[in-house]
Amino acid sequence: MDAARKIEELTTVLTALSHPARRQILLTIWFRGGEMASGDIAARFQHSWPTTTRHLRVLEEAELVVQEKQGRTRVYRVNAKKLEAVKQWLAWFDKKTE
Amino acid sequence: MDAARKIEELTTVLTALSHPARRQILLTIWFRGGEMASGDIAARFQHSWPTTTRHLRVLEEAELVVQEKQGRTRVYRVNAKKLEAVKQWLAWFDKKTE
DNA sequence: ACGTTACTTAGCGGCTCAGCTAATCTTCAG
DNA sequence: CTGAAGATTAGCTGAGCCGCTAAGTAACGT
Repeated sequence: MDAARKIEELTTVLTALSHPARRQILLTIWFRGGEMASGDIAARFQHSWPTTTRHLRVLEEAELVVQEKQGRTRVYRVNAKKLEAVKQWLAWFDKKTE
Repeated sequence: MDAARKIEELTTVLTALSHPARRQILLTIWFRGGEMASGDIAARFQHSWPTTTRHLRVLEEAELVVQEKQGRTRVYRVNAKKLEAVKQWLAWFDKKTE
């Protein structure tokens, strides 16, 4: 992957993680077995359902979650692999200055 | 530290890291020995100097850098410890679902 | 077919972000 | 003291974010 694209990808992921509600959504799905329906997620948050839907959209665009339609519910799954990009960036600061 | 404060702190750090210029600033300082003057930093970026100053302010508010006045230059240093908060959050996704 | 459930899309208002130029402040040199 | 260098602050503009309510779409139950 070319460098510019990698930077953009990391920006998208970090922007998605920068909102507390979105981080909470990820953790909530993760600790409830890795997948949850849209409504179950929305029910656990104080925000209105449409607001949560938009947060889910942001997470999806960052590929931090994937979505699958099942009848009239939509199931979201965490894509934890996408967090690797962040870990790798942070690792620069383990490599010593010297 | 109470939970709400911790969340807020992480939000501030992640927001600071979400801009490519700010990540680049951190890496630039880090790999040039851990400290750099404001002007040296600004000279390496395409943005105007005031824009870079503001990015530095954001990093400083997130405590990702610290600043020290030395004569008429201002020296910025990376505070890598602050990145621990992010690593710790990411670690939730190592703890298995089951 | 019809209503209900599950969810998303549309669209608005308020706020913050990120870029710029111009002006200001502070320190050093002579 | 005066001027220049180093850096920040002030203030503007355009763009995007985040909350909401209202309206729309899709699938299920009967």
